[in-house]
Amino acid sequence: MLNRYGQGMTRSSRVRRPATLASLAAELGVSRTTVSNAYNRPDQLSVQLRTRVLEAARRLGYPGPDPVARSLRTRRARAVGLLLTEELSFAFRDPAALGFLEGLAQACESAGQGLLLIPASARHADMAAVHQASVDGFVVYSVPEGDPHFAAVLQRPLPTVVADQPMNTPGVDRVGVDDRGGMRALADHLLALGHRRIGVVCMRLRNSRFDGLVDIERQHGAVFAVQRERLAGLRDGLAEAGVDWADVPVMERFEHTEEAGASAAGELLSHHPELTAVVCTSDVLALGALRLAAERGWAVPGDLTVTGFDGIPEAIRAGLTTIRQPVRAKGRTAGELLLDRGERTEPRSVELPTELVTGSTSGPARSADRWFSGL
Amino acid sequence: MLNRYGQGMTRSSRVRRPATLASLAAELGVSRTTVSNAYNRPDQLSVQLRTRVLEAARRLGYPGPDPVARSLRTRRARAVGLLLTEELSFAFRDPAALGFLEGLAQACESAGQGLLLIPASARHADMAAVHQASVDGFVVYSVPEGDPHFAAVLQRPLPTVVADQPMNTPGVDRVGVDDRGGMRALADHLLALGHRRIGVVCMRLRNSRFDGLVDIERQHGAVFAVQRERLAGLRDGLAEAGVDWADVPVMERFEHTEEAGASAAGELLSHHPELTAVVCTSDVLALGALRLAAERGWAVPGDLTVTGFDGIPEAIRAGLTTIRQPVRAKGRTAGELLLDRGERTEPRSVELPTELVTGSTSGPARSADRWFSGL
DNA sequence: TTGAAAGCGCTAACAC
DNA sequence: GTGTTAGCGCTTTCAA
Repeated sequence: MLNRYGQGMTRSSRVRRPATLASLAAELGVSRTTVSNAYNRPDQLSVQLRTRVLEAARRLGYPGPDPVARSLRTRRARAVGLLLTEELSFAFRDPAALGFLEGLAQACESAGQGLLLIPASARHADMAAVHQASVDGFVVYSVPEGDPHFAAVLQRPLPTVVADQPMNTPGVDRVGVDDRGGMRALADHLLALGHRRIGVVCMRLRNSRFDGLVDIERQHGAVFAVQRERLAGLRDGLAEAGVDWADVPVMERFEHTEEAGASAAGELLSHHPELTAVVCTSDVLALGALRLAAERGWAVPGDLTVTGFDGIPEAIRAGLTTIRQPVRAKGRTAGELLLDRGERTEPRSVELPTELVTGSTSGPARSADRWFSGL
Repeated sequence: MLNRYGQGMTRSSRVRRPATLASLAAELGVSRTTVSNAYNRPDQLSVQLRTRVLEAARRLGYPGPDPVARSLRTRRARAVGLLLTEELSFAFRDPAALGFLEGLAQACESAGQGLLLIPASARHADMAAVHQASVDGFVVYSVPEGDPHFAAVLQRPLPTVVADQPMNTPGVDRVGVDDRGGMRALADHLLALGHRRIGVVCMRLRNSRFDGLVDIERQHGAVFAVQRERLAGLRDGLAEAGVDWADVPVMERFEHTEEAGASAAGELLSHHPELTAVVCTSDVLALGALRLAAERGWAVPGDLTVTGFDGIPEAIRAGLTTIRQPVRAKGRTAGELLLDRGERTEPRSVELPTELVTGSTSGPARSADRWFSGL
């Protein structure tokens, strides 16, 4: 069977470029400029000549200017690189990351730019993917301080935008949300409901696997700035009511899943049966805590108040009391920061607001004499 | 503040490449080969020379070999292009597409390849993004027959893998699932439960917006092969029990959302109150149908049986009777087909199995004299 | 409206 | 272990 190049080559065997701009020009007896113009500047040559060129291209199986060669010449790749700290596939399972991706993809699409997902899991100690990425700039989504892939990104002489974390990279644009203010508002909400014995379930604070109670030192040593901020917001809020942060137990989980949230809440309450509220630093963890409560037969919020952070659809649907952050807008802003930079030379930093969503999982603290051991 | 190049340039102003391999070689008084080797073939030069090169690179702010230039030279971009027919952001909202993406991303990651999402919504009548994509091959996910972006992909002299649809592109690899067999199994299930008066809610059959009852002609003219196959599977299954396909009303929806599913089911049942089962060609639509039933106070499966297709997590959680397809495996297979092709020259086609998941939304048909008008 | 010349920055034979 | 040579395929002044 003859293929579209009339060479009897099956599609799947097409590997070599069948023709180049130069060979086409030679064939037609015109200059390379003319062929190039036929594709890139139609107004620069007569209609007839252009059709002649395009026709010959079709006949010879010339697929149009090679994008890589063009990129080399024009110094633009028409693509944005996205660096995620987790495995690529993880991003497609985390609802908050998904919202971000959606917004970023939207921005790229409007600008006619591709979005290159860069394989850079922690396991690949391999920066090659970052070095090899043919892009015009990078968006770095929520990576820990000291991340080597991020360092590799910074080597590249390309504009870069950080989303969420790390927080203070000199000279780099950033978009984030008011994590601290959100948690503070949540603290006020809980205090108003009478809660004083509050425990926390938080996400991973360091790269090394750890699951358990976190002391102050480890909190300060956290390389995930967002977690630090959320804890700090809660701390500040509680401090105003005289609740000492040293008395607030914090349970860390390395994995970010509902199962992890459930196990964390369970462990937390077994150590601290006096708690009346469990504050989770993400909705996914909070949904796990809710599941645990359901399994144990605890009434929420009667026996226990549970809160989250993010405002992912599942959580809103479940009636979780949480802090909503505008994840799509964050993604879109990241894209715009990168693509609409004009001649700007000063780095920009955008902080989006967060908002307390009062659901049905927070209520008045139960009386001080009822502990979980007695439930 | 001095930046890493020691030139007092702020990061965000970095636009020009500060140095090239050639300039570094000149500076060091060595050949370009040597510098190139320092990066790409460490074993080809002495350790000292290599460190000298790398150190000079750091000092001069040489960010390493330019990826575009390297790609031009090596003829490999180390990236896979993904073409989706919908807007990019849509892919992050459709659960089945997400599963596919996850599997594909996994395959790319294992191979150290980037995944380039190509902006090619139907609105962009613009094939530029396809022409410009610097990739080593394409994965085309579920596009309609005659899609112009797909045609543009086929122009490119690169290996291509189609996922799901279109179904018979000569010479192109494909991975799909047994849509027809799945629907057939579902038909058997419904027939065994005594259903004979069955209606269908299906996804878009053509590119132009249409919402309403579909006649046979339109069914045959569908440009979405997957929908055609699913309808055909149901038709074949019902035929064995003597149910005439001409008597099976089919309601089409352009949008693929729960709302669309709800409205479709509502319209279908208002026209055909005799139906005892509504078969949806996707879980998203089926979840909408379930929602409608809940709103109207219809018992499922007592008053009405509802089924879906895909086996997305939400649906499984909701107890939907559906056909599960292995979306992640499909994505992974697409990636492998593209990346592990070796010297293969014959196109390959992989069909993954589907499986009936009997949930709690299908039950015995209610008696023939109870119509929906009488509920 | 068209063409000639000059690279974009790099890698890979091959020779030394 | 290191250098020379020859492009990869294209765009873009600039001149005709």
